[in-house]
Amino acid sequence: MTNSERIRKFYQELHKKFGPQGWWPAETAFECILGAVLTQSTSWKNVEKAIDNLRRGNLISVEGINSITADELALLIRPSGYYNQKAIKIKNFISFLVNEFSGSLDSMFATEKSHLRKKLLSIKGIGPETADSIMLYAGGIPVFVVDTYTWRVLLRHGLVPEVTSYDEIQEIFTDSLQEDAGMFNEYHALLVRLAKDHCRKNNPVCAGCPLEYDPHTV
DNA sequence: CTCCCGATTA
DNA sequence: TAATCCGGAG
Repeated sequence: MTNSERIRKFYQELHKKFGPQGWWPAETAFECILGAVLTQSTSWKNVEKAIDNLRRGNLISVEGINSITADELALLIRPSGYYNQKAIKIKNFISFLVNEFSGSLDSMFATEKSHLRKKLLSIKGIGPETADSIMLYAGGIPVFVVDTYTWRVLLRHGLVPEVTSYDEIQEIFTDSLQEDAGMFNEYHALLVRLAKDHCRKNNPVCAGCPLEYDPHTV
């Protein structure tokens, strides 16, 4: 079986085992973007607390974020950790959105894919994973999102060396799969699910792993 | 104590 | 490449 075939088989097995994950858990595209920043190196549970605070204040909008200072924002998103930095990051994104697209997400997402990615990456605080998450989960643009979990799973299956760049890992998926936003959405979410349930950092639970070696199918 | 859907700076 | 940001859950 080629590596591309394995990438495709992984998806089948994950979907068979876990079913649809239904990401992203956000009410609006704007909230999704805030969540993408807030969840950087942070558990989603803590991000929810931060988002709840923003919801309570009716602050999940360009006008909402603009109505408070970075320090006030930091206080509200405190449960998500790295709150001072993340407050700046969110402010940076808002400035970008207002300056480049008059505050319109529709205009932003209408931008050509690779061009939009470069523009998002130019924002201080938006790296490759956050940029791709924003495009896929807030904009529905077919971009495969890579994260630490993705790398760990591929590493443990011997599909990549320990030192592999974000873009290289992303290529492995885009070169093996059809360009389908709905499937990219599910695949990434399923990898996160897999990493939480089985492919954990320190104490992996290989028993029952949907991607475990199966002598009947190899 | 470690880890969590990272990114930047030195 | 390493240090830094950082609260919350297990």
